[in-house]
Amino acid sequence: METNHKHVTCENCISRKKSLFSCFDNENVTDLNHHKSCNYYKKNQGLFIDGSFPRGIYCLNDGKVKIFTRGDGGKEQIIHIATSGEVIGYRSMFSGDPYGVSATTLEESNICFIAKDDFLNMLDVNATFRNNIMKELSKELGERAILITNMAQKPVRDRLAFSLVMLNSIYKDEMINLSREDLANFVGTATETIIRLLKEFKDDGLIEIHTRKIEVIDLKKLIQISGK
Amino acid sequence: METNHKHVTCENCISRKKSLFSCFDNENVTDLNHHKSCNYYKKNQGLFIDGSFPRGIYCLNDGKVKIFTRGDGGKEQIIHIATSGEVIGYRSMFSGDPYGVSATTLEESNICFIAKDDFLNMLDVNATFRNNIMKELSKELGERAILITNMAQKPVRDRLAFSLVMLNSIYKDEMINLSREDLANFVGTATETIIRLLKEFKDDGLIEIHTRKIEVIDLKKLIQISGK
DNA sequence: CGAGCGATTGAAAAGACTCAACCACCGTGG
DNA sequence: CCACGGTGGTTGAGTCTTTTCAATCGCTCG
Repeated sequence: METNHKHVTCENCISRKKSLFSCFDNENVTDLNHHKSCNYYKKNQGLFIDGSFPRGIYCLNDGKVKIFTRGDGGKEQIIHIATSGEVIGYRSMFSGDPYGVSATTLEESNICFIAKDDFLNMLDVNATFRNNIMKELSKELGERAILITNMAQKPVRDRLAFSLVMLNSIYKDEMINLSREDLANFVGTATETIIRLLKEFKDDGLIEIHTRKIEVIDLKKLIQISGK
Repeated sequence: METNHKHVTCENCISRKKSLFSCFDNENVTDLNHHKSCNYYKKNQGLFIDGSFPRGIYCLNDGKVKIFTRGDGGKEQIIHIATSGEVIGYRSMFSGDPYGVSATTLEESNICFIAKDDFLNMLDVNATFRNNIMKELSKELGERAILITNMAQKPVRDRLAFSLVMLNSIYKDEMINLSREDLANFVGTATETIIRLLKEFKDDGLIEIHTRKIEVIDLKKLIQISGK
């Protein structure tokens, strides 16, 4: 939690090993390190917003970032919550289009930046890296298909359970720490509904609520409710 | 409509020019033609199903194909409807995973098949082709983000309008021709709800209903209802 | 001509949303 | 150190959309 300003080198970066850059050899990593800059972000700070043009990619070394679109009324829909080791914003790098989503930190974070040209260059040169990227793109496509189905077919209660299961693995050893509003925007419902359902889950002994933080007690049951 | 058994060569294939293969030069196309087989599919015939392992990709020369997952109750959720020129099932080619979706024809179709190895080979050799694929993957990722948001935030009525607008461009000069059930599975609702809302739209002069087929009358108004 | 599937209708019930009010915590400034 | 203001969290009530279930209709195919 005590993150704060930190300067990371790619050579020592723990997050790198579980990232898209895991396939880089020593030489690649040194090169990568020369091309990246390292930045500290406060909580609720924007990385980029929908409609702007991408200038590079972001490597989340430490922290959490929400990726979201906005529906008609301006209501956020959180599509994904990124955590350590994830690379953010690389999709828009290929299309030439502006970002279709926005990214904002959920907590203080250390995030490295790699300029577009440098990134595309690495892609040209490194076939394994390319394959990793394509694999990742298609994996996310699959995840989004499931999400679409969930949103379309599952009632809010089930979606909340599903989201809690997902968040539980995103927050690993920590407790889930999201505002009710963000949680609502992740599940795709109203915050009042979230609050009521959380209470139900608490009464059923599935979770414990510590003011803002949520502790998962009965993961198995939650998975069962979430349906798959 | 009078499709039926047809043998297409890639050289003469009209669909090719608007497909992912549009960047192929003459030599590439000849090569492509040698590696593809051409098949006729009846209506409601499966191309592949969720969970099976991909053996190659499908080029939709003529016809329509629904791509769908199944929710918990087994209810289909149509993620996408492919039409002439679209390449189907190439995502699972990269991940090494089994298909995450199923594909079934909505009408009689002519579909070519290219084996996995041949496809991956083309990818290795042809950088422009590769870029096209990556661009396409990220484009679809963006579309799915919008779809997720729609499903999560828009009421059924708006989603139906949105779907009709989309279907109108998929069916181009023809009228929209889907069973009520397929339409419901596309919109993400019950078929009864679809029927009631279609009647509303008809009464409001937005569409005309010819038994099973739907004719769009007031596209502008539908777009307005669909919200974006 | 009959069977059967897809389309349609009606009525009742459930799930969510909205709106409005209230509470609780937290940091600020006096 | 305490009052103040504000944001985020919580609660209640009423409403509306959507679902569900059951029944009927109507077209198409054998």
